[in-house]
Amino acid sequence: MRWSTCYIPTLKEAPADAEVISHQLLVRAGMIRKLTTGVYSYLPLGLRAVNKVAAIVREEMELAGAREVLLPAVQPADLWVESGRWEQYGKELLRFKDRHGRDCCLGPTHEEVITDLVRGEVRSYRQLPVIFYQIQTKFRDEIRPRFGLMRGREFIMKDAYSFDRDEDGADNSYRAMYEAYQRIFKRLGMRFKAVEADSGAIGGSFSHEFMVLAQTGEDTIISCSACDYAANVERAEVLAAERVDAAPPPDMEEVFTPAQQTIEDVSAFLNLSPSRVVKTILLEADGKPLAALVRGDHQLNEIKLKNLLKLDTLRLANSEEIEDWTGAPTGFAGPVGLSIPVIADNSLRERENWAAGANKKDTHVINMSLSRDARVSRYGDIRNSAPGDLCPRCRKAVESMRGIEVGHVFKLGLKYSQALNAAFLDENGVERHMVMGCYGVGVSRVVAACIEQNHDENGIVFPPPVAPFELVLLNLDVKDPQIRAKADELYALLLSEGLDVLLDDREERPGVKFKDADLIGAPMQLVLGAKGFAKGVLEAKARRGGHKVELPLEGFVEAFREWKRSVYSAWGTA
RNA sequence: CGGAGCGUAGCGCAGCUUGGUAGCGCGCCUGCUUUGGGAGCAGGAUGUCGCAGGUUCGAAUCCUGUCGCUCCGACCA
Repeated sequence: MRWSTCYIPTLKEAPADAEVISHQLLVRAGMIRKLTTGVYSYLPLGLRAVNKVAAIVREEMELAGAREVLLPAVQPADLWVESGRWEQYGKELLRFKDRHGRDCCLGPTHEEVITDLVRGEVRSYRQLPVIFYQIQTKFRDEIRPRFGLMRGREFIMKDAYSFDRDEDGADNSYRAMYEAYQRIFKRLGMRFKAVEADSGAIGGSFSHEFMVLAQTGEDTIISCSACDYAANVERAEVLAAERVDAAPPPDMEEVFTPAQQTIEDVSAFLNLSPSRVVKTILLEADGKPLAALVRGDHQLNEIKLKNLLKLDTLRLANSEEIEDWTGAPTGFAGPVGLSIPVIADNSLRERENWAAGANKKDTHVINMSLSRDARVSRYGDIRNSAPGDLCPRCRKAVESMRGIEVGHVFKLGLKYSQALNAAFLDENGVERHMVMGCYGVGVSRVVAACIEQNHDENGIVFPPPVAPFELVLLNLDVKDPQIRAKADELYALLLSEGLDVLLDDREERPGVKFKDADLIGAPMQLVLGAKGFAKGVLEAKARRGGHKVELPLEGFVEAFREWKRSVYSAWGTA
């Protein structure tokens, strides 16, 4: 492609609304433009990157035995009513009516549609297993879209669905997809980690998320420093606490703690470590009040709590409810004398002597024993794992890191096949429900995550497999007919080498071309100018690392191939 | 959903407090010069100041409403 004919509107400045680096660079490199909140248009360069990712995803899906389909974006409500999700799914599901007044929605995911399709087609165990996938635009009306392509409302997703005769078959499909995902992200040249994820209310037996490691990630990963255990913090199991101090405290005392509402305030005021203070969190669980206790230095994990108590809904109480249930304004809640159910984290068993709110304005209690002075209905693992906790597998310390979720594999089991009655006849003529799995890759998010991971002060540093163009050939002297002829010749040569080449044939000053080439992040740059031409060389620069070498124009192809090999092998993506 | 902020040229912004000819930088167009890391000079084009009302002789500026966008929070007990 010639730059002059490929629309690449690069920008010197980032738009004011771009917060994260990937968003800024995507806009500056002329890859995307915003239409409205969380909705972006892909310009030629952006689409090329998306298509690069999609191509690799397609290859690996086909290798894993999945077959491509394309399902409708607009879906009838009936199907969602049938699965129960018309009620269950929140505001993220964009609903509307057609001209006849029929309820419709824009597909945020396609379990209903694919299950409907398959139940109409598959009748016999002989037709199973089957895996379908599609690459398609999804719409989720997120509460707060942000970070450009990282959390858009409209985004491009590869979603796959497997249908099996039985659990074993479903496990095989799951494994095949898990392995395909490992290959996909490896081939894309990303630093990633597959982590155990919450399978929650859906009740599947297991689920893994594929996380691209990046500081800007919205997810926290707990990962063992010694073994290969890794899990989303939502799920990461915390081993039950050991008792460090079993001595019963002296009598409980009230302490006047005016305006000391946060754990930090209180622990500083009482001169106690936050780990000696009980944090009491009031929630509404399935419409009823509930108090959850964790150590002051820990964080409540609402997903674990929800799973532990098998709750459908869980939300934090508002200040009126807190006052109503505890008899004190916010900041002074505690377990003593509460008449609502109290769930405590396992760590609160480690000692007997605690400080806590007294359920009385400006008052806390010290020397509080949960067994003596309060009533705890149940203990359990309801807190977030934190660095220093012991690995549930090998008991070495875990560490925490941030990740961007780019893939999720999920064993669904019978949830949708039962709800929508997707059944087949087995070899004994017995009707059985198909065992399902679903598998997603956020294709557009992968591009953003890739940039988060690969950039420098000059712009994007694309790994070769994702780069819209693998190589930019910069002609610095387009007005010189000799050099232009040479550039054209090299361009044709590089194309015949099977490369995606962008020839910068614009009438721009060299500085502009260098800046733009860096910005759009092509892994390889070849620079042809009058100086080098006179010497019979052109300059080759690897975008990553910036290392420059001169390649001879005489015998160029061989020298180039060798250089290219070195650039690619540095990426580990030959 | 709660809180905060912003809508002025394609992009980034000033002007608004104290009402009186709509500005700056980048980009864009023309010409000359320049040409290996976002050129210089000269000339030029581009705005319903988000929209709708209101106040006023007069509104980008003040008031009301509305729409859009962004950020923060929703882990606080």
